[in-house]
Amino acid sequence: MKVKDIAQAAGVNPDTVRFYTREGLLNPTRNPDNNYQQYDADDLRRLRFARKARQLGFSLPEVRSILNQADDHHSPCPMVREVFEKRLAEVEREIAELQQLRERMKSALGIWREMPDGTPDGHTICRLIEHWDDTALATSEEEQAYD
Amino acid sequence: MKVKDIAQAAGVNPDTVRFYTREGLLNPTRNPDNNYQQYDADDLRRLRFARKARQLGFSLPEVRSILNQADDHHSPCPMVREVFEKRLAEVEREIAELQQLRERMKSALGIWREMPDGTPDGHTICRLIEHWDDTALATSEEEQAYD
DNA sequence: TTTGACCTGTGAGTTGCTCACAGGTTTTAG
DNA sequence: CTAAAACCTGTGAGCAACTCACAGGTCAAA
Repeated sequence: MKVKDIAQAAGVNPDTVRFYTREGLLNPTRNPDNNYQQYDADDLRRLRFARKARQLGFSLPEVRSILNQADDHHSPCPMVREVFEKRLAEVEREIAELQQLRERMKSALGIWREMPDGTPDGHTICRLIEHWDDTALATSEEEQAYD
Repeated sequence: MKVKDIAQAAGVNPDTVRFYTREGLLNPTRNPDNNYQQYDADDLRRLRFARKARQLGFSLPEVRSILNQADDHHSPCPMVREVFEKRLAEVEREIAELQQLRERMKSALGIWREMPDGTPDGHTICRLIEHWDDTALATSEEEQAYD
């Protein structure tokens, strides 16, 4: 299989295939005649796996180490499970955050709808956003520790 | 106010202040004595506004145009409302996607827990992920149109 | 045989910062 | 008063995970 073939088979951009190849997730062989990359069924499985893992929120380095461990005939599963559980917790947190955000946006829109189109106040910028109370959104990664 | 002052007042990294300044969101004046940037209360309001808008998912160019419209004494509200409504729809979609993801992850973990630690199968990589059914995750932005 | 569709590697663009660097300034401590 | 620490300046690079553009080589069909 050449680049376009495997890309099509996995439903990704050929450039992604090339990118994954130079990142070491795929190990194609070379056709010495024309210097083209040759991918096999195993590469395709790796690629599909990589895409699925990415959809689950694994980072490329994570995917690479899972794949490499599998190559060394170590089962990557305990490691995968660990990352997987970490990722699940993240997903839960993201959901909670987005739900809060949604509620706040909806109530803001509600208030908004009761106002004529271009009004709020004069020439200060929209107060709804300006007075947005963002304490609820301050999470560990946003916090900055300045004395 | 100097860079560090306004940064502290808004709870952001001084480099973010510099970045926003060169991106045209903030318009400080210059102290001709030492060439330092001087921010005033209005800059602080703009900065705070920008951060809140960013938390709501507005892009920097969006924030910039809201701010610039406000400077021209046009009320940016109709435009803001439009972007805001678009953003709310996105948030809803993100929530739905993440909730699906969570359910699938949880059920995968459930199956996983019934298996001994390093098992699935031999030396093929974890089948749970490998056989992950990703049709449910294919959304407009992921889809690739290959003939 | 020539066109068009593929292949190659490399380098840059995307977003929103963050950090590093090198040099100038101001504040503070001794 | 001076020297060190802590600030300021602009610019340029780095992050993630691709995507795209470029220049040149290769191969299939008309």
